[in-house]
Amino acid sequence: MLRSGKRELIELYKTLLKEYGEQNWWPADEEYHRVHGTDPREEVVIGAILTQNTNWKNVEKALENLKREKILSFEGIRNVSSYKLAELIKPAGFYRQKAKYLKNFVTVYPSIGELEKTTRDELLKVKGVGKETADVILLYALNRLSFVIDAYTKRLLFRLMGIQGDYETLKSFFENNLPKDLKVYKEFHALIDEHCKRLCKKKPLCETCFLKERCRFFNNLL
DNA sequence: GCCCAGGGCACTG
DNA sequence: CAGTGCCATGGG
Repeated sequence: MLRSGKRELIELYKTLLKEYGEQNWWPADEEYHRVHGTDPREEVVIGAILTQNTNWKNVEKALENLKREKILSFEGIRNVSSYKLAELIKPAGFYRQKAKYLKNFVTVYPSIGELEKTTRDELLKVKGVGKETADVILLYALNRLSFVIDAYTKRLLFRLMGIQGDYETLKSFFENNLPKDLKVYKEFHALIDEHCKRLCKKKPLCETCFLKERCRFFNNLL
């Protein structure tokens, strides 16, 4: 079990929120779904699979292609051929693999209604849905209190606080030390990613970082 | 040309 | 259970 870090974690959240503002993840095109009578939560799920190890900008191109074809929904994915789907999502990379994952997902879960009844364990059985994707779906599409861990989160937690661990360990660390608040879960994950994209990159920009005074990495404590 | 990005799976030791 | 190879595009 990791040491308690309630105050430290909350302070980090507040600092990031003040610095970067609300991120409002996960983005969905509400207008598109209003016009086409589809559910924006299905776009969240589709985006979650498309963004696996991929730049969000590339995912946006793929989502635009799906919108152009009016198939940005579970039903739309189900009714398009695997070949055409793969071509449409090509900008997101790993496109043949992701086309299979999407096709499989909408077979297991015909609609958001079916998905609402699922559990984390059930999601993890679906081929193409690992821990992070499952937690993204649970948190951002289904509004469940399930904290998302990704490569950025692992990197920031290690550099800043010297905390290491596998996925479930880090997930528990956040969930045990944060208030059970959907907004906090959603924003905190998004803010961590934003911070790592801007400053805490693989080659970190420590000199310009507003967290350096409290960072173990910067202070050579790792 | 190189490196990286909002991972996951299959296989190996 | 840790390590490795593979999947692939687009931007810096």
